[in-house]
Amino acid sequence: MQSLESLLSIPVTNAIENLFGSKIDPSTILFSNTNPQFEGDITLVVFPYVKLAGKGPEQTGQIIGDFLKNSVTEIESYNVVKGFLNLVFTDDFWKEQFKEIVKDDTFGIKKLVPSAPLVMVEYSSPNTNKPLHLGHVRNNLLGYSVSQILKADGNNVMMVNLVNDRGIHICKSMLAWQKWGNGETPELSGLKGDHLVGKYYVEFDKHYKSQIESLKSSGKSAEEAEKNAPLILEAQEMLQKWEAGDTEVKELWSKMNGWVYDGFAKTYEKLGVEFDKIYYESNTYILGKEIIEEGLKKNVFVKRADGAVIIDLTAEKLDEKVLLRSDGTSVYMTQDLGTAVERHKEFPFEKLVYTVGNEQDYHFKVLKMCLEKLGYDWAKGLYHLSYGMVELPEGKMKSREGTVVDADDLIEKMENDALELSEQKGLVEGMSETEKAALSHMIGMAALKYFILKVDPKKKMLFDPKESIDLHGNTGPFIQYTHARIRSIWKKSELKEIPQLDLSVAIHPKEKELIKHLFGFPKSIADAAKELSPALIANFTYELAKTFNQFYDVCPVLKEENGALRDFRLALSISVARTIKSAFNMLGIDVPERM
RNA sequence: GGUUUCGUAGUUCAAUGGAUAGAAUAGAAGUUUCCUAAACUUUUGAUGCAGGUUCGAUUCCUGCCGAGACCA
Repeated sequence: MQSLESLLSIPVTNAIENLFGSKIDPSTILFSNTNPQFEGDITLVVFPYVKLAGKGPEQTGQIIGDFLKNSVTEIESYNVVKGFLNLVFTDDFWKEQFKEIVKDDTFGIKKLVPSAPLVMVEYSSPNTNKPLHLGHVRNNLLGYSVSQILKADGNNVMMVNLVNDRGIHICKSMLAWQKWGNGETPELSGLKGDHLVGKYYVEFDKHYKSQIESLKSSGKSAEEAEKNAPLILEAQEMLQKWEAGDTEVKELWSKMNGWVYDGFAKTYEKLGVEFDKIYYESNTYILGKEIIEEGLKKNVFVKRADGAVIIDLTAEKLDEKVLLRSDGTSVYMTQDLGTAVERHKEFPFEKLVYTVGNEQDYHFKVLKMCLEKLGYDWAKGLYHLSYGMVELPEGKMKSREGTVVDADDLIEKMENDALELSEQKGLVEGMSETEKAALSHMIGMAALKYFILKVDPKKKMLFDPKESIDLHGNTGPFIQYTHARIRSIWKKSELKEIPQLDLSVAIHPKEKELIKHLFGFPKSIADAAKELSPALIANFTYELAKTFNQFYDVCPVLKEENGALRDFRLALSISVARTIKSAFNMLGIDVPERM
């Protein structure tokens, strides 16, 4: 099956050549979707050919339309509005397309071939000093979804997580636990491991702040106080011990990180995300120094007078960027350079997608540029999936003000709200407790995931908890509901398999519209893969569900008396359900059989 | 201060340089003897300001106003 664009590109090229005597590059042909207020399945924008034709836009459109109607049998008619040539395809053409769609039970999804390009997607990448929050949720959902989309588009995808398990932040938690923990463990307190470690991070901060205050009241400046508070000095000492391989510190570190990983695993499971490989910064943070040497040798990097190694990007309208401190210690860029090179050696990827917030736009621009200048041509395959911050109705999340939305709390709340609403509707009667729990998890997560993924990743978004559990309109549960209704029809039909299609039935405009939507699925996937945007899949699915509901309102399915038409509509409905399911699968959202 | 991103109905989101700027929600009014009304139908309402490029600008360019991020 091919798109309308590719089906028309040769005929249009021929038309221009035959009618106006000039050869054009088929890739320059401009198609757009037909405005719904006019008749047509696709529209050719003819403005570019007006000069070649030496006629007005309207007339140019007429001439090309005439030529196309005569040379392409699938075209039924055309009409011209201003410079827009609207082309109408025959119902037979659409019915044939639909037949192909029905036959293919993995419609839209490309098969994974051995030669498929390797794409590595890094996402999640949490710090191990506190539990995940709403910002991480967006990251995880985006990373996972983009991976599924790239997979559906025929890539061999590898999902990776780079855990930031070392550094001053975890030492703070460790120190606080040592001092005030009284041997508390997740088992003893019943607290989830990541929350327990987070609790001591907060504890550290509390004591640290009071030390700063008392130093300030004894006459020290704010900066001095922050630098010289005994607690921070102790934490730094702990970090040095860690780097020196001190056994006791390393043991505590392993123990507490272990608690955190257990906690994260539960959250990941609830969110439905997973990884093919997990990297730990404790193993990778040393990497990169040899890349610095290499850069110096190639004169790509330079040593500044103070001894720091920098790259001068003023010619690229960026700054000088420090790559290695004057004391020879690493900065983030050092290890990111090393990690990228190391990864490409181990897994020669074609693309590497970093799912990281847009506050690091500059960092990734520089990272890519450094690698390119060093002569690694695979660096052109580095993409920063840069997403905007999640804000709350009352503003940004601030840990100091306690407005951080915890991921586990949020998930639980979504599940509870979903259960409550389902019970109100009386739609869970006769279900076992396990079934109810599974269904409310499915619905709650659909609400949350769809709410987040429908927004263009690049843009910042507002998360309103009240609106997120909404079941009406452009929401995940609305689409799930559409799926459940179709499955219910199917169950009542008591058929075992999709009936044979009789293509001689006359179809309703809404049926044609539905077929056209289904037909657009592969293109939506390709667009979403190219843009790294789950929002495009969300949009597609919403439009599909909405169109189905409109169809269902005006076209009887099981009650249709004409058997051939009934079968056709059943096949159409079941194809919609199947497509909703596979589109939602790409968003990491499950769909129920009933709700 | 330098760099950068963003300003679209009351609100939350759409719109590869294309046609009369779409949805959802909130507001108003309807649809159920009928396959799940978490549905469907009708209706009110928006491109920050000022220029420029173009046959055509929410989109590209310049300036201003406003918000965020990054770099010190």
